[in-house]
Amino acid sequence: MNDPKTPPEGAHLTNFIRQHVERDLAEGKYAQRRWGGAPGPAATHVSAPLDPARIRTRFPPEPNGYLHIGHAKSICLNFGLAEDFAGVCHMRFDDTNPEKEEQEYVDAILDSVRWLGYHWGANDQNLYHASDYFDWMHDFAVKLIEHGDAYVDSQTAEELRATRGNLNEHGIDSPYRARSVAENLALFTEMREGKHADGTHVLRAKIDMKSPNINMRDPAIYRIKNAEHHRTGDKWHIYPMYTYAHPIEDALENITHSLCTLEFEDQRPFYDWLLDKIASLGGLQRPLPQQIEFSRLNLTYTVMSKRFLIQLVKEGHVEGWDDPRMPTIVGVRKRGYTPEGLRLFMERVGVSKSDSVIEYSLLEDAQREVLNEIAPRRIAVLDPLKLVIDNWPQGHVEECFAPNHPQKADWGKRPISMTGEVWIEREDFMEVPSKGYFRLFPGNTVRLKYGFVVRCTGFSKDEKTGEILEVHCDYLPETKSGTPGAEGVKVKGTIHWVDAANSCESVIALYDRLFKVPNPGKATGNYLDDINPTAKTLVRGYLERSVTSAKPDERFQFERHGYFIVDRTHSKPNEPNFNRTVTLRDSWTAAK
RNA sequence: AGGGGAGUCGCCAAGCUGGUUAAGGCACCGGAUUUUGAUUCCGGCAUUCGAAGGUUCGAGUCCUUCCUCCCCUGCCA
Repeated sequence: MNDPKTPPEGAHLTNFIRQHVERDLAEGKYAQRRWGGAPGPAATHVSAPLDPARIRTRFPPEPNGYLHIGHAKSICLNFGLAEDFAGVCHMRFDDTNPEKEEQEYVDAILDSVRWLGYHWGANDQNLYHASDYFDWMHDFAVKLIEHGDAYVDSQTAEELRATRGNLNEHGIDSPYRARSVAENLALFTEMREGKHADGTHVLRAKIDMKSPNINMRDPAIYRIKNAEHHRTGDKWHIYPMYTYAHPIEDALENITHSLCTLEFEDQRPFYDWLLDKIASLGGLQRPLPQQIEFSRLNLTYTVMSKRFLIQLVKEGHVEGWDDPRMPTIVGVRKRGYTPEGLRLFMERVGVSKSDSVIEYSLLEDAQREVLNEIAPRRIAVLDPLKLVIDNWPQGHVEECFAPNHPQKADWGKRPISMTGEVWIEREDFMEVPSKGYFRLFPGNTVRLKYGFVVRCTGFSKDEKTGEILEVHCDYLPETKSGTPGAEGVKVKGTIHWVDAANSCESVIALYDRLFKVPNPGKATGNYLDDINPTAKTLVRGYLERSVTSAKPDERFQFERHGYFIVDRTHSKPNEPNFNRTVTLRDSWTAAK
C-alpha cells in the first residue's frame, strides 16, 4: 500500500488549491493567528498562543442524509490538505436547520469519515457543531442591527421574492428596511423569545437591493422556526441561515481555507462582507478565512443528488442506503470498495474548477489496483457445470496446492483437493467453439488450474432445451501442476474448477453498475428509466472449502472472476455470503 | 440591469511572471512475460491548446472580438 502521504510516482499532485495554500504559507498570511484552544470570537483568541496548526480546513456536512462519493472528494481534499501542510481539519456539522437534521445521520456520517481513514483529533478534539455557536451568532446579529447593518423584515415570503427582483431587474427596498435600530432590536428579541409565528419576520442583512449579485440584495440571515433542534432542544426559536452561519463558523474555528463547491461562488462576496463587518466590530479575529470553490464530483453510470438517492431508497429501487449498488459511502463499503481505493481515485481525479464528469471505470480501476495487492486468491465457480474425468482412478483424492497470491510467494499456498468430478464454469465449455476461444471444447486440451491437463472427450446435453448437462474428459496423469512433467503438455487455456466432492455452496450477489447508461435520465428526462435491472444478480455457486470460515468484510479475489467481499449483514458463521465488488478486467472480446 | 464561473487528446488534468520536441493518470492500440484471456513490463497515442484576428524574434500562456457549457431570483445547504 502506498502511504497516503507519498504521492504516486511521477504524478504532479498539484492543483490550484494546493498552490493557493502554498502561497499563503510562503507569505505567512496566517502565521500570526492565535488559537485559544477552542472555537470562539476574537476575545477568546486574542491573548492565546499562536495557532499551532499551519492551516485549518473543515468538512462541514449537514446531518440530513448519508454521505456519498461526492462528499468523499471533499473529505479527501480537506483532510488531505491538512495532513500535507501540517494543519488540522475540523469535522463540523452544519446543523442550522432543525427541521431536517437528525442524530442518526450524524452518527452515520462520523462512521463514514472514519472508515475513509480520517480523524479529527483524540477525544473528538476537533469535532464541532454549528449549533454550539448559536449564542455567538446571535450576538453578532445584534451587533449588526445596532450598527445598522441588519433589519427585521416583516414582508411575507412572497413579497420578499417579489421585491428581490430577478436576473434582469434589480430589487426594491422593503418598506421595513428603514426601521429604527430600537424597533429592530425589540422585534429580533421577540423573535428569539418565540413570540412570533414561523414566517412572520426575518432578519436581513442591509446591503444593496440594486446589487447585480442577487445574493447581496439584503439576504435573509435569520428565520423563525419554532422547532425542536436535535442538539439545542427548544432553546431557540430563530435559526441562522447557511449564508450567515457558515462564514461565522469558519471564523470562530480559525479556518484558513474554506473549501466548497462552485455553486457557492456567488456567495463569496457576502461571506467576505459579513466577516469583515463583524471583525470591524471587534467580534472576529483577523486575518479572516477565505472561501475557495472547486467543482463537484460527477460520475457516469450513477446519480449523486440527494433527492435522487432518497427516491431510490424510499421507492425500493434499492434495498437501503447501504445497498451495494448505491454511490453512498456505506453502500460502496458494503460492496467491498476500499478506502484506499477511494483515496487513490480522488488523487487521480484531481481538483479544478471545470465542470467534469468522471468515467466510472476510473473508480473501478482504482479499486482493482488496491484490491489486486491486498486480496488473497480463492477459487469459486459461479455458474456450475459438471466435468467428469472418466479415466480418474476410482475413489482417488489428489491433493493440489494453490498459491494465495501469484506475485507474493510469502503469502503461502493452500491445499485444494481434486477427485473425478469437478465443477467448472459453464462459459468455459463450448460445444462449438467460437473463433479465438481456447477453453474447453470437444477434442481440446486445457489445464485445470493448479491441477492436471485434461482433454475433452465428449458431453451430454438435453436435446429439448439444448442445455449442456455434463462434460467428459480424460486427464493426463503426468501433468500435475508443480511436478517436473507439468510443462510437458502445452495448452492455451487454463480454467478454474472446484472439487465436487469437497466444496461449499454459497450465495453470491453479482453487482454491476446501477444505471445502464453513462448519463441517467438524459434520454427520457427520468433517470429511473435508465436503472440497470441486472445491477444485482443472485447466484448460488460452489467455492473451495477454505472460504467456509471467511469472516464478514473479508475480501478475496475469486480467480478469473473479480474481487468479492463477505457480506456484513447476510452472512452467518461458516455460511458466508459474498458481494462482487468489481470484476477483473477482461480483454477477451470474441463473441461469447 | 444582469452577475459569477469554465473551456488543453475519448475521460480527468499539469502547464507559475510568454522562451527547448504541450507533464501525468485513466482509456485505447501494439508487443513481451504469465498455470487468472488478470497482474506486471516495454512501446505508441494533442504540429496543437473553444474560434477568429492581433502584439511579439517567440503565445496554451498577453490584447480584441466571438462561440459553447455551468451556476445564481429558498424564510435549503
